[in-house]
Amino acid sequence: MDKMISQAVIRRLPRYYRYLGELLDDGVERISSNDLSKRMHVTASQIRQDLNNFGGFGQQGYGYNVAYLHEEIGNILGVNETHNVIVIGAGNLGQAIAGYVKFEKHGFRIIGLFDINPELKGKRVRDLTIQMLDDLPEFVKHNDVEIAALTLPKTSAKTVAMKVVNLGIHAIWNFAHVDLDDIENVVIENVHLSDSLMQLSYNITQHKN
Amino acid sequence: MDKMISQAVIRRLPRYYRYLGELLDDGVERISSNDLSKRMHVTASQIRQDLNNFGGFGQQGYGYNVAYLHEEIGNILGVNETHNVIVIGAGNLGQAIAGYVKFEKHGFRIIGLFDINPELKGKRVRDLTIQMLDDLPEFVKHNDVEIAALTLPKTSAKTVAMKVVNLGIHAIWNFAHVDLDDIENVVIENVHLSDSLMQLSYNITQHKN
DNA sequence: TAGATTGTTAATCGATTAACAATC
DNA sequence: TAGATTGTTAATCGATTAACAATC
Repeated sequence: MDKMISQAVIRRLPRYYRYLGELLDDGVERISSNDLSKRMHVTASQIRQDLNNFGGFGQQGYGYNVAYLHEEIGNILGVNETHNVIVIGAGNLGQAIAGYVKFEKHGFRIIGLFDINPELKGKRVRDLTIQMLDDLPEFVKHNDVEIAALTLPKTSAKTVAMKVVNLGIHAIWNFAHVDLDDIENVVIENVHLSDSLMQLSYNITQHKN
Repeated sequence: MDKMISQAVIRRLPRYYRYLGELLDDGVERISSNDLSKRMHVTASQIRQDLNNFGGFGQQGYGYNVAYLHEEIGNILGVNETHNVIVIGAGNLGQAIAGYVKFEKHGFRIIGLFDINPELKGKRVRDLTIQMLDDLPEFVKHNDVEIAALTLPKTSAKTVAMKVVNLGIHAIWNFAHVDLDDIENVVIENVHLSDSLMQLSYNITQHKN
């Protein structure tokens, strides 16, 4: 990789992508950093800086072509390719995530749902059948699994994560309330719902005073 | 409020809280910023700076008392008080969130589950009964609702959010894929799952190169 | 060509890290 | 008291914003 892009920039990319998608749906052909900045409540300067980390997508005197920029950011994010995802932990959250991601376009495809509870074995969740975690090695052999979403209790998360990585899955979407950052050779994205709720709680308290 | 605390600091507080909770469970009585820094993979300097935004919780030559610091951060985050939450949107995600939060301790209590789909009316989800959104005004009159979690499609999110705020609920935990930041007089915390997935996708691509 | 708007450099701002005096 | 470790100030680093020359 060339120069390292900061996570602050990367966190903003999906939001640009979303706004450009909406503009595209609205039939808007071109937009200037200034107009986009007004819609998104960020500075035009930041938009131009962010985009220029990846290349010059605009044109002086014209602005940015919406369709082109949308496409390019999609490429940067990798949402124009297919990503196969399995969900491990078939509780409420796991089932919800399995259903949710399926609804999203963006190339993410849920191809398996796993659990350790034998009672769930064979149960159908929409068009998926819950499989046992013991069958994962065999499954991985025959399917190209890129991402494992972990929607399981924090007690088992670490062990399962290591198992998953050993099987050759090098990306984890972690919903368990535990840090997995000491595992080698894996890209991790955390969704810590209770952290999010606590931040909300803090901001409520501040807002009152 | 005194001096404004940056969101960067606030985002780290729940993580401190979690680690201190684990230390507490393990029976650890005191910890220095240095030891904590090694566990958490952050600098000791940052820990001390972060904490000193809120007060001097440590003692020179001793470090921090785990139980005391845990309690204090809990107070700062507001998790030692009860927060009543309703969930609007009783789809898979809504039901999962309702169940998930119930499991968490930290004083968050789900007291209502709403939807607009008449077919869901009266359906039981664990110990909650799905109510119609039209009944929300009456519900709010009789219950002290602090937070509304929005787990509904982005098409209806904005309208529902404004309705909710007008009813006097000034905190929104937003799962809809839309920005609500132009609504007045409300504290918003976003959980944009598809953004999170795209960030993961980006980092996977980088990791490969 | 004149006007608009980018790409990019320079200036500012804020957050993180380092250092150390205060103090338990 | 001596050693340890905080609280806090100062130094550094990185991210954001401003400015403007390049150029469509």
